[in-house]
Amino acid sequence: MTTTFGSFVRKKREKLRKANRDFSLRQVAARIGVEPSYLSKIERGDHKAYLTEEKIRLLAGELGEDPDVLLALSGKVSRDVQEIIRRRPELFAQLIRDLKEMPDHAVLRIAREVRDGKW
Amino acid sequence: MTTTFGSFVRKKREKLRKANRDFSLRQVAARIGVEPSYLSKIERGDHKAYLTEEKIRLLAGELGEDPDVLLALSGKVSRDVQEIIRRRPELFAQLIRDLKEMPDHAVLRIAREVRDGKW
DNA sequence: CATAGTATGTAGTATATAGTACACATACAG
DNA sequence: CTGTATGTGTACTATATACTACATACTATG
Repeated sequence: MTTTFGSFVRKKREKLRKANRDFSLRQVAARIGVEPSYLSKIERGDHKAYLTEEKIRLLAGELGEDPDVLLALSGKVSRDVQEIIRRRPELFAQLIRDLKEMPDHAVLRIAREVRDGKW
Repeated sequence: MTTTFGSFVRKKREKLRKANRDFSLRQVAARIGVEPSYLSKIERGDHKAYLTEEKIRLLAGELGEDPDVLLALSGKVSRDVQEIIRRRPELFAQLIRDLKEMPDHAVLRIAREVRDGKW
């Protein structure tokens, strides 16, 4: 059940490959700009193999997955989100800690009301 | 006006030193567990000198500053906050982006209502 | 003025991060 | 059975991160 970055990518890529021959490891590696051997290592979960945020974003685009989810599986938080927190650290760090235990629907409700300009 | 991590730390440390001799660079360095030459580099803004999150937290304790603020000045976001985001990336990444332009008081209001159990 | 304390400059180190290069074995298609 | 595509193993590399060690120079005080 422990979905890792590698296993997640491999699963999704192999699924896409059934419908489209262009999703071989080699071709996907070429499109995101890494050597096939390196993507192979990553999909197999080699502990010394990581992708940069840029390549993870390209990979997410290829696989039709949410970049934030792939970044999270890779142990990262999007640069732009980090930047927002760093500009007002007391404010955001504390808010996020306060939201830690909130159920999804409560967090979603806040997000929706923020977007609706209720604040 | 561009407050850097180094200048911020130096300023605060020198202020504390006027009241208490124990805030020399050497002594503070010893208390947080780095060599004085290294803390010197950091205070002078050497681009190759960084502290780990742990040492930044110790330094914040010494200086009586908010660890999240020092981490932010050092270009970092607290591990525990990153962890919270990584557990529910779609939810939190999007919420934070939505809050990007919100004025402080609006974000504070949300935080307060969350703490008061209004959600 | 001696010396203790202070900051700094230079050089070197270990580990993590983010890869390339290329050989190899197998499968698959014409 | 020939050539091409596929995934993988091994070795190597460059840069960033996070420091230590030590020599040097200033400066403040008893």
